[in-house]
Amino acid sequence: MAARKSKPPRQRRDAETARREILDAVEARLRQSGPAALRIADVAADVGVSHPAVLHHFGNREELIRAAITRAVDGLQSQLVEGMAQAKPDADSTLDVIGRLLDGLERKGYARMLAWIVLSGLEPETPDSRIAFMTQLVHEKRCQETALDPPPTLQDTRKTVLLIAYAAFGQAIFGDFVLRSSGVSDVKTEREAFRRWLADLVHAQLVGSTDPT
Amino acid sequence: MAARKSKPPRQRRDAETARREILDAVEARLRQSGPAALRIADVAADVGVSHPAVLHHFGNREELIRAAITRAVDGLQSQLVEGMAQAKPDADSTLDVIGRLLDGLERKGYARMLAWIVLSGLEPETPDSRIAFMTQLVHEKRCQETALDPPPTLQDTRKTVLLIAYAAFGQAIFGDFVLRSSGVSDVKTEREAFRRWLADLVHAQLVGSTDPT
DNA sequence: AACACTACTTACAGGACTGTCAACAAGCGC
DNA sequence: GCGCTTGTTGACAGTCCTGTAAGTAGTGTT
Repeated sequence: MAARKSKPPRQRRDAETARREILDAVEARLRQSGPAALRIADVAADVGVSHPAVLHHFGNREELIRAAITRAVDGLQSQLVEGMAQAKPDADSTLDVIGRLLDGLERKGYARMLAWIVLSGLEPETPDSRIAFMTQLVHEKRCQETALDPPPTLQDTRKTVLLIAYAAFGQAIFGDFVLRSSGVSDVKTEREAFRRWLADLVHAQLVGSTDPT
Repeated sequence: MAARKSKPPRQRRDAETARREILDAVEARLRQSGPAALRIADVAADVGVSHPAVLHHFGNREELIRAAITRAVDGLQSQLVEGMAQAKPDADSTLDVIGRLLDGLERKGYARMLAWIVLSGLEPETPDSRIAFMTQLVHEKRCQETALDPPPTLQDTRKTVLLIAYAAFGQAIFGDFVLRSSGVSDVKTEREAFRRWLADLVHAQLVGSTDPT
């Protein structure tokens, strides 16, 4: 028998909500497969709308991707700044600061996302000074805590921060791959172990002592 | 006046040469923009043939990419193994070994290429033990040279090797981006400086002394 | 209730890309 | 020369994708 043509009621969001839900979907797909593989129809299906609805909110594909990237980069930035801001000058150690940097980069898949962005050459052309800012914060902490006789140079701190960032990215991107091909069984535990090991190493490098007990 | 239809002579390579030239072009494009953005027609244009010629040699797009990736991964492998093999047990120090690891990863854009591969989830499913092998080599060197009293564990060496790999990848992918946004003027020099700094740091970590003079 | 606004839909046009096919031509053995 | 093999080509078919146009349906305002 012929089914009655009873269409399901059409869902209607306000523009802001729609944009947010769409960007969420875009971000997830970007993280998974990168910008070049993004299909508007897929995103639309994720959200549960037709593909012209997506175009209605963002104009075209390029703008859609740009919007998602901008939001992600801003998110990472506040994630980082927020994490650092929590570091009370005298309550927290550099060890905490390092942990927070690593956390911020990996949370919400920011590292993987940023890897896609940079590889694709889509990073916002903002000549931002975020890294310089982070470095400055770490350096101040370091100078307070250090046991090194010639006071550490900012250049040295910069390299250390760079190393932390690289390691975080490396783990986020190659971590599973490398561990799998190393025959490690408990990947999650191993990730944590590496992180602690790195934090200790960097801490020793920064303030010159690895066991303060 | 109507131009005479004088076709340029058709160039004809043997299959092996054609495949190699095509794979060269694919590799370059892969390194630049990744697998998802690869267009057969572009590759064909690079080589100077029509796009069906490319398909003739590789069957389809997927096989083409697979072939390029396989060749690249094999190349990286021999690059690495070769570099390590040069390390005479008693002539070279861990410092040299570290340098060689970094070199091998960055040479020919292997790091960037591998980043695309891993991000795209296209790594060959070979349960290879390359990393374990590298780790073993480094560990042996380390045990010979170390000044640490409790002999270093293999686990610790493994983490160190991991860190080197991560840093190499990080620099290859994010290096320019990060340095640019740090306001560094001479990028090339800074890259070198970081590498030396990292080699020293890791060396100290591995054999327990940073200034053997 | 009528009206405006706009999120959303279906249908379609245009283009880009992959893969196929039949024919062409360059080298090689005879 | 003649024919065979095979690298190579132009033309084409089918599909996928982006973007447009016109109309539909929620939601709020008066």
